[in-house]
Order: sequence, then C-alpha cells, then structure tokens
Amino acid sequence: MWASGSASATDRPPRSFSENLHMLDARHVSEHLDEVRAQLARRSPDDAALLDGVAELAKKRRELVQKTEKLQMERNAASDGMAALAKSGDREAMQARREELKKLSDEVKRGETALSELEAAISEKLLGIPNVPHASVPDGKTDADNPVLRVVGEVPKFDFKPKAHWEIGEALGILDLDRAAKLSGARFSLLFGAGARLERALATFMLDLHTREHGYTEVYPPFMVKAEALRGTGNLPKFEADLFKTYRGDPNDKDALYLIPTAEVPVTNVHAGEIIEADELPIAYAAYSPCFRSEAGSYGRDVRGLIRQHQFDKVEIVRFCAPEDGPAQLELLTGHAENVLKRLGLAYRVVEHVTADLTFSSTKSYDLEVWLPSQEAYREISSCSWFGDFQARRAQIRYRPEPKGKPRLLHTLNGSGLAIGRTWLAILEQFQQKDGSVLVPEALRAFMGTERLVPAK
RNA sequence: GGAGAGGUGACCGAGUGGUCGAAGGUGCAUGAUUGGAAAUCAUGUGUGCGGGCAACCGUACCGAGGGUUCGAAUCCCUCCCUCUCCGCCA
Repeated sequence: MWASGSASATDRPPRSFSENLHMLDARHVSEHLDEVRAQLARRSPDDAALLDGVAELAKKRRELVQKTEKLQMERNAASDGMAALAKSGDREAMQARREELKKLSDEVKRGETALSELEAAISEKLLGIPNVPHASVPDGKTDADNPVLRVVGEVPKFDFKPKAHWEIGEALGILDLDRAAKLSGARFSLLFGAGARLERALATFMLDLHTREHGYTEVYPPFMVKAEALRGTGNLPKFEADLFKTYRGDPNDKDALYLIPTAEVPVTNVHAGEIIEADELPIAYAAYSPCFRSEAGSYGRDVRGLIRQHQFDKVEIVRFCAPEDGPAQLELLTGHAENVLKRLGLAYRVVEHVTADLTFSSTKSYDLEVWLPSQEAYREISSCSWFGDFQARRAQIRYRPEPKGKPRLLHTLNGSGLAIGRTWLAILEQFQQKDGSVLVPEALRAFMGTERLVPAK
C-alpha cells in the first residue's frame, strides 16, 4: 500500500537534511530539481512552475557563502594581528593597519548584506511552494476524483421529508441565525438552551475520548497567534485573506496578532524551534478551540445554516512523530477521529484527497464526511493530514534519533476530531424525528441529561 | 499604565572592547576504581551553514534587529520578553 518514495531517494542521501522526500529545502530542490518538479506537477502545472529559479538562487547563494566566509576568515586573522599589535603598543603601526583593514571590513559587510538579501529572497520563494504529494496519493484533478475508501454506519431512512438542521434547530428554539446576524452579520450563529449545551457536551465528549482512550494530552492554547506561528503551519504567507487579523491602534502593526483558523496553528507550534529526544515521540495533543475564518472566496457557498461560519468550535488532534512512523501515524490519527463519529452513531464515509485536492501543507490527507439527509450528500466533518517534514521545517521542529546523534526534522500530523458545529448539525439532521424532536446519541445522554430534544414550551 | 531589575550553552552562573563558542558548577555520556552501587578521578558533551569520502577545517550564532569600531557577548539605539513594586482589572 505504501510505495516508499521514489528510487532516487536511496541513490544518494542528501548531506544535511533528512532522507525522505517530503521536503522543500533549497539544497534538496537544487540537487533533485527534476524529481521535485515532477512531484509538484502531480498537484498542478502551476505548482511545478513555482520551482523556476530556485536552483539558480541556491547555486548563487552557495558561491556567495564561500566568498563571504573567505573574507571573514581574512578579517578575523587580521584582527588577531591587531590584537598582538595593540599589546606591543606600536600606535603608528596600528594606525596604518587600521586603514587597510577598513577596506577589508567594508567588503565583508557588503558580502554579508548581499547574502542575507539573497537568503531572504530564497526563503520567500520556498515559503510559497506547496508540499509534494506522497507517492501513495492517487492522481486526480478535482475533489470529484477523490476515491471513497470506506463507508461506515447506516444512512438513516425517513418516512417523511427530512428537514435541514436550521429548520430543526429554529423550531426547537435552540438555534437563532437571524439574531446572530443582528449581532455580527452573516455566518455567525447563536445557540440557546439545549443547543448551547449540546455544543459544550460535544467538546467535552470529544476531549474525554481522545485523552482517556486515545492517549492524547489535553492542551488549551492561545486563540490569537503571531504571524510566525502561521508561517510554521503553512497558513502564511499565502493565505492571509482567509484569516482575521487584529491590531491595536495601528493597522500596519508588524506584530499584529491573528485569530487562529484552527488549533492546529498554536498546538503544532508548541514545539517550534525545539529539539525533542526520540523517546518522547510520538507526542499527541488534543485541543479544543474556537476557529475563526474569513471564508474569503466562498461567497454563495453554504450560505444557509451552520456549515460554513466565521466562527466555529473544533477539537483538534495533533501528533509529532519520527519520519518512518508517518504513514502509520496517519492511519492511527484518522482512526481516532473516526471513533468520535462511531461513538455518536453518525453515518459517514472516508475519502482520500487526490493530488490536486491536497491542501498547501499536506503530503497525504483523508477526509471524513458525514451524511446530511437534507442535502442527501456526505459533507466534510474532519480532515486528517500528514505533513511530512513540511511544517517541521518551517517551524524548525526537530528530534534526536540517537542519544548523541544529529537532530533531524520530525513529522507532524493533525486532524479534526471533530468540527463541533458540523457534528452538532449532523446530529440534528440524522437523528431528527417525524414529530420535530431529535434523539440524543447514547454517548451524550449523560452530559445532556436527556435522551431527546423537544421544543421548549 | 507608572517605577526599577534582568535576558549568556540542557540547567545555574562568570564574563564591560581583541587571547571568548565563551570560566566555574550542575546534569548527561564514556572510561578508571568497586563483588555491585554510591562517592571519587579522567575525558567528552550546542546548533545552522559552506567545504571534505572521512578525520576534520572554515564561518555564523551570548533575547531580536540596527549602529559605532580594524575588531562587539562586552559600547550606543530600537523592539520583544521575564521578574519585583505600585495602579487598574475578569
């Protein structure tokens, strides 16, 4: 099932970075240009074109590094000479030498400046290039090509026309989209009574399942983060328009914070810049958070109901592991997300993203799609992804394979476990009854204190 | 928000212009000693980049960014963060 990279992966291991291919660092790209181009072409021709110029820049950089370091070496040697002169107290000799060294020093500075500019240009280019698909990912042009891997649970049959969740929710008096719009505009929601309680129950239920049965450590992260954190996960620089940005006084504040689009961002960056010992892996975190998305470019889609909101709740599961464990960890994590649906008794299916449907940072992804009777369709409720070392490189998250060994980039994974708003609406739709009530899933009854939602009188 | 003190290697901590990638200690690793362990002694112990088959060599990094200087962990500027006291506050 898992084709392990392409043949050239083993031909010649790259010197400075991890051996796998899910990486876009300048050295790897310039040494395996055709191969990386072919991999990106599986996503789209446009993505492959993003590589243009990278190899040349990398080569230029190497030359400049060598030139500059040679100058630095000369300068350092000369400075040692000056130290000796200073000791001898020969002021005139020092003065003369100083003139000469000034020139050398200026040259060093020019080199250093040119080098840092070039490196900035390279990293700007690389930051805009998406991850390469894993060899096992099927080719495809749109999400319609995504293969269905399995269908789980029984799609409910109704002897009446099933209502949409917003109709059910409003009739029960637990959902009020009109008043939400009064407060905050379109794509916000307002829950009352059992509706609000259901939202809270789902968050608690999911966190309990992941922490007690799946071995995750619960994390409560900040809901606002720096641009740096978003760069680590791959949301920036390319997807700024999808985010809500906050500022204090100055709209152009360099240190402006962003509202998180998912807990993936703060939780993945928990270990940014760190070196983790091998015996600490895998690390597994589960976090509840609200998520904020501007939904730019989605006008006209899912305008009704709770499917697509500017603010929604989600429990996110995140894993850090050694590279060789990546594939197995993706299966494991996906299973954990699926368990939530199974425990709730919701009918769903699992699809795999084809190459063209992969998100920017992902090397392989599965979506869990829940059945929505009102739409007679499966809709995404969780996306489970393996990022290879793509995020780890951007956020500099490494581990030490051997106690004294060289650090290597680790692999990151995450998945929704699950999107709470969509779970909420799926429960209303799948468990709706002819009389307008909604059966509460067994697993939630203790939290909800009832087995049935009925209109508040 | 006001006043003050600080940010140095895994940790503690010295270092106010050249001999500092950085004393000393702790921790850790290896070896010696021991029946075994403790204690003791010796040696070693950061990361990135460039070169090299390698041993290794070079270079950069002492919160971040800029400046002064032939030369900056050390001097100057800006910013960030932490701590203490005061004020305010869920």
